[in-house]
Amino acid sequence: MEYNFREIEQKWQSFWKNNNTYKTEIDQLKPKYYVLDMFPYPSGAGLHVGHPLGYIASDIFSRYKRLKGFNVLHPMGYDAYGLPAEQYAIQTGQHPAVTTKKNIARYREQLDKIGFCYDWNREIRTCEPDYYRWTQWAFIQMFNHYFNTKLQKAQSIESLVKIFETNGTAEIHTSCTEELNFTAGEWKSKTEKEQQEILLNYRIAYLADLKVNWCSALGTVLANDEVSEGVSVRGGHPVEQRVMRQWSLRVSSYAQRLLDGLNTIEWTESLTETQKNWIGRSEGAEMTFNIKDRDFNFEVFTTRADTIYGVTFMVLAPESELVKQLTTVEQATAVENYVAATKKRTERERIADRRVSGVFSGSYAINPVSGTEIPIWISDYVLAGYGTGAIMAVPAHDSRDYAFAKYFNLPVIALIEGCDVSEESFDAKEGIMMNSGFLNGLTVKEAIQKAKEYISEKGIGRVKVNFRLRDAIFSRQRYWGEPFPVYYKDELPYMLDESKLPLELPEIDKFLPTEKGEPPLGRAQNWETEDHFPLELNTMPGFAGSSAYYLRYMDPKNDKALVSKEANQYWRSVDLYIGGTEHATGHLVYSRFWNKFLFDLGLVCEDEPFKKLVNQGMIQGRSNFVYRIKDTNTFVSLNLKDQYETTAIHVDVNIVSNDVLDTEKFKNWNPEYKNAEFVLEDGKYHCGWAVEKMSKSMYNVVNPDDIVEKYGADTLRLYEMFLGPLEQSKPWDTNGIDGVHRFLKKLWTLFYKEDTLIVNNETPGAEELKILHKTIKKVTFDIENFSYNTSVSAFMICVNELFTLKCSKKQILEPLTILIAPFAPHIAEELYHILGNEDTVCDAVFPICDEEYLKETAVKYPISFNGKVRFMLELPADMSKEDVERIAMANEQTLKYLEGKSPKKVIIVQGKIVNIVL
RNA sequence: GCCCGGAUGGUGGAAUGGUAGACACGAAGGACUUAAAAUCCUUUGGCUUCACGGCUGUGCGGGUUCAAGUCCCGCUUCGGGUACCA
Repeated sequence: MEYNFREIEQKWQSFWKNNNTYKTEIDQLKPKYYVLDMFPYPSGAGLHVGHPLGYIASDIFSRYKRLKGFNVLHPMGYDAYGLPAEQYAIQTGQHPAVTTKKNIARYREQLDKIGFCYDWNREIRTCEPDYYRWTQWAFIQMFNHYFNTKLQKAQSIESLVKIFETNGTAEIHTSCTEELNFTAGEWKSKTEKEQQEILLNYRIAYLADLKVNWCSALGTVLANDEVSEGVSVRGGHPVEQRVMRQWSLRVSSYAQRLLDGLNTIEWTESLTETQKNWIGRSEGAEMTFNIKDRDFNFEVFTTRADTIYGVTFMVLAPESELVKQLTTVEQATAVENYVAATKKRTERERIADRRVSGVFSGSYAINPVSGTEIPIWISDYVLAGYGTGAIMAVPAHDSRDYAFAKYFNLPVIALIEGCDVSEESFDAKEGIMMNSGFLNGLTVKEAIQKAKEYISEKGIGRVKVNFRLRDAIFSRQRYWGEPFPVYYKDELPYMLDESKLPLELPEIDKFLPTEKGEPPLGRAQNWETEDHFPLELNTMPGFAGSSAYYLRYMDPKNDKALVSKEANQYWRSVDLYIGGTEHATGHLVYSRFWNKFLFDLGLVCEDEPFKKLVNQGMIQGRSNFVYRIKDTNTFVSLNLKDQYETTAIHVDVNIVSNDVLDTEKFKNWNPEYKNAEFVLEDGKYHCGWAVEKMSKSMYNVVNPDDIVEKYGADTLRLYEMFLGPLEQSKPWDTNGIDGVHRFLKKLWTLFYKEDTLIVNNETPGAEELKILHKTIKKVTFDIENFSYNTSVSAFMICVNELFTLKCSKKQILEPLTILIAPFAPHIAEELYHILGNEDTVCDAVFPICDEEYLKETAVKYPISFNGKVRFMLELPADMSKEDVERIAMANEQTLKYLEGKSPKKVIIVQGKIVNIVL
């Protein structure tokens, strides 16, 4: 009987489905394990061969854990809201729900072919009302809470109101949009509207006038992580800064906890670093500078308080409030012109064009330590949004300040002994201080510390921590997203009652903004509450639905809560999360924030949502080229192309095999090539190749369906893992898949010789047991370390060795079958049944390595001289060091290599190597 | 600029400081076959030798060590992230 993968895979896929093999339920008797994939956005293009890489890896781990006796939760769903479906809707009029549904069906079909062990009973879609009512619900909770900075946790807004009523703002510890000051009496005398407006200043979900990233091409604002280098991440459209009244989430208040949490989870170093940088904690000092001849002062933030004696000017951001206050009458026109000019430039232009520019304000500040007068300038290299929007400039030790000083001819005072600032600034935090009064003679590090203490003592400033992390803009002027559970009364936002959830997305006639420029929801009929209050027209951003989906999988059908206490107590958090690095600063920040918020409310029992995270590498494309001789329809094979003048043309990789072109298929591929002629080498047309992004335009997209059709799902699974280390980016190269397929066929031949089952019950010998247990040991270790490429090779070695021994013994083959089941579940299930089992291999027991079988009786010692191996010497494994040395030294080959000299030293590493030093 | 990760045969890639190149692809030769496919066997880093063998070899230059692809220092180079963040 041949290895008929088509029949086998179909048979077991329906068996698993019919038997609910992958249905998961709470089982208090078993330890739980939660394995999660980053759920996909179902795009119209379907899956290419790169997408399943992470899914296969997590599938292997899930199956492995199950075989190890864990109750494994391994769910899948769809991140179904998103821009592409809406853009497509605008172009075609096709409702995004329809497109999305269709795409999901296609994804599911493709996923099913690969034989994943997902519990589809738990499937979720972020665009379904049953799901997004909990996204809306979470938003309401955020609206109803504020962040207590002293306790570092969220607390109810009612409790804040109580504080206002008794003490005003005197002793509050909160995150807020701007610092407000009022007494209890003042609070009580305010109108309802005024109070509500004030509370928005503290709520975790708040509405405020903010400087936002506006993308006119997409017609919406974007969060910081959705913008890169001044253009939108999706689509690459220009983004400009605008002030708009928008919903935001006070993510920044969780900055410290988001940072601290990173130490409690097992993520890769690079991802942890990326998040740390994104959060951007910087410890420094906020210092107050008085203005010369005026009763006015302002604050700057600096991490280099030690350089206070080197401040030769100050700089304000053009958008800063201080500009107005500090501009003198004489400078007014110049400043106005400058501010107007900067306003016109987009973020992108400012990034692209780094020419130094600025204008003098006319005012002078007084150095609070040295007492010198310092001119105050205005320049766009200072950002309004960071720190206080004003800096003290130390040109000697900051390259940006240096460039500015040189351009405007401002003085540069070096503060570190021996540094040369004639050509560039000295930015390093090292050396001995000079020209710095009480700091002279200290190292920079000591000086930073001393300066901070000094300014605190003298009341000049205070130690301050700043974060780069900004709040998340949460409004989108789009249709295809979660509606906000918000209505407006007297222009102020109010939350719908939870009983009104879900607030369903209404139908509209066109997926475009209204004539008045309102978001698309402005087109909806009767978009108002029962009491005729208008509902919010914005929708939530893409990351809303993905922020708590891992919790919903624990209890997906619950209509009373996002997740029940019981389910959350049992499944707790994700033990293993697999996905790409592209979510490092978006989803992985937002969902950690979201989870921490729910944790503060006592609704989830773990502070961090994802315990361990593994990033699979990106699968790049591998393109093939043909070479057309100029002005002809003749194509020349790769190694002959230099004899002609040719143009390289992308050719569909699916009509190329091992870089050899199927010339007949090529002629049919494109009418243009119908009469193509070829200059061959050895009768073959060899194509060139290059690694590029996998995309339609490069003709290098490989569809997993085609691989499954040709080789089967098990071959696809094994081959994707065999390609290389999971975390490494690598090109997809179908060359080589034959080797993996051959391996499965070879495994099959251990069971069948032609049509006869040749498995027997003979007792295995020491050698066979050693092969088996060596493989168990290696594969177990590799799975635990996500080194799947080497486990595949371990399987190959094992089967090759058993094949050489002609071993078809059940006692060897059965454990091997279980061992390989996580990787190649279909063939494993078939073989497991062939061996006489009736239940599924998924519930077998993972074999355990018995070290007894691995014991070697003899060791082949490499005998090396000065580190160079010269020959091998087989000796008993338990032979003592002394005996090994004695025998090695007496060996006649040793004598030959000694050339009569006596060795200086002999190193024996027992069981490993002998090194003779001459 | 800063941070992180790489660089090993024709190719993908293996190697707790201890025989570099496992495993696989490709290639070459052979067996079976009328032929092809499939399968099986042999060879396969480079140079050198009839051969035994020898020399050389993990991006470059140093170093530590009995022993370095692996550890340390300094470069080159390719990816990824991030940025007038004070």
